[in-house]
Amino acid sequence: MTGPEIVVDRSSPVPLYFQVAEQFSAAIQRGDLAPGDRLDSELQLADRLGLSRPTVRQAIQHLVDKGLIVRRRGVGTQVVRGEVRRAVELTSLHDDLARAGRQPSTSVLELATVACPAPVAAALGVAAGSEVQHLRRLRFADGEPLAVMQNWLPLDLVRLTLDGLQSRGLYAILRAAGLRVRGAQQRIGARAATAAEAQMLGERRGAPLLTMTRTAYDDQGRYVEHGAHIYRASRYALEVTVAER
Amino acid sequence: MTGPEIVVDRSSPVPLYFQVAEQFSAAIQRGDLAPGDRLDSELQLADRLGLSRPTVRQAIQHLVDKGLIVRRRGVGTQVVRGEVRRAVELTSLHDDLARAGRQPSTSVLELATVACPAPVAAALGVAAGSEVQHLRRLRFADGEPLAVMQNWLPLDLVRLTLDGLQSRGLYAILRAAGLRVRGAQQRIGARAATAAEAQMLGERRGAPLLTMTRTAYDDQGRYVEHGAHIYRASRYALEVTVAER
DNA sequence: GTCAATGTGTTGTCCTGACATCCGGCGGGC
DNA sequence: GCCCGCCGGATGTCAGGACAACACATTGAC
Repeated sequence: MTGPEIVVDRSSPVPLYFQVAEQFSAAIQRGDLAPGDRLDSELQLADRLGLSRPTVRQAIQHLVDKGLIVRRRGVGTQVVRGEVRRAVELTSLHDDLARAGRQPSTSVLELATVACPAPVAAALGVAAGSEVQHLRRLRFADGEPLAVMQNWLPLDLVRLTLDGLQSRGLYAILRAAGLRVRGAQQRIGARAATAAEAQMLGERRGAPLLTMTRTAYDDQGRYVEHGAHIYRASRYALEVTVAER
Repeated sequence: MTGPEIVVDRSSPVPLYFQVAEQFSAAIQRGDLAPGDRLDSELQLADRLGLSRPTVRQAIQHLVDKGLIVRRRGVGTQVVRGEVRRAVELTSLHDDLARAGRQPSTSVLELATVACPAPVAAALGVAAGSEVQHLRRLRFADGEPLAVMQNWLPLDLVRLTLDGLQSRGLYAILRAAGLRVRGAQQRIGARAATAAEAQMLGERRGAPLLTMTRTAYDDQGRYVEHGAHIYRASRYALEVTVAER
């Protein structure tokens, strides 16, 4: 067992552990490493790649976190059996659709500065009634309505514009503004569509909707965005992978 | 800023980094560390606790993964703002309810060895039509119906019994059998209840249901369980926290 | 007064080394 | 032939050091 050919470029600014992780990930997705295959031991890998064991371990840990491989003390490291599906991670719907080969488009229904409703204020950690940006969008995939998304954002972090929202996802805008979103708390549920919602989404009243509220924080621990979204359950599902350390 | 008092016990079999992480986690949950508070620097912590920097880093990384704190290079480490909610992680409904102070109970509707349906076989990585255990349970919280859960498990890993399933969650049984579940891929959606489902759950036909399918793998990368569950959307929602490394 | 350069402190990355713990196979004893 | 103990090999944990990259405050020049 020598595994796939992995080369590291020490002159690259990309961290070595990340280079290794990416190449293993690619090898798994390609099928060069089949489900159930054993990886070389950490010491062998370190020797073969000219890296230290901690660096190799960091790379492998990265793949464990992504749910691609599993480790067993005293035994070794194996590729997870079964097909691998990409996790949604922390991306916007826009990016998700683009990656799935579907054409995303957006109709901005509302973009205004409003007094923050109490439940949203609690989630964002701002005073109730203080001014925040409120955004409501109807999202399409391949021209078909898919979701109605509402977002509230503090005024002092980024100013949204209609133009930007037409062509890019919200998270791309946040990133471009220098905000680094690091995590989020999400609550996923379901409920029946109201008449107004049904009309917008092309469903019947009472049709099941998938609901998600999300509060995202950045690398300063600030809450940067709170969203309340509804998806057509007939056209959309969320995928989540969980991996323990 | 000296932070909460942390003591490590070197004679304990619990890893040092885990002891540190747990005590920080407790301090945050207790409120000793308020949202936005800065932690001591890694070097200060290492010095104060008598540990090396890698060990302290490992503890902090653990908390970052749980979404409790954020790090910023060149600046420091802060507690995430806003209230912290526990993530569901990789536990069964039984454990979730018990932790939330609600009384879980279970009615086993079916427990039998069956020929594996094709879609389930694909998820479990076994041959279609091969024999697997099939389990169908009606779950209650405080005596009220909450969910109908179906699971399929290979025959060779664990043999389920009626008695065990009445009192314990499926995952507790798997753990007791020596299986270490390490991760899962989940798909979360919604749909309308059929007449039969509605009757079991005490809902009306067409009522929105939250659906989740989950395929869980163990520390050998084997798929050990595939589940297809439906929850009353009026009584249940899933919480997920996402944290990037 | 404004802006750029510098300095300090922090996390990010990477290295070497060591021992602990666990698993599984091998071989010897029975 | 079966069982038990040993042992090799793997990951898990921990130490200590070094330099890089980055953010922010301070200082200096203009």
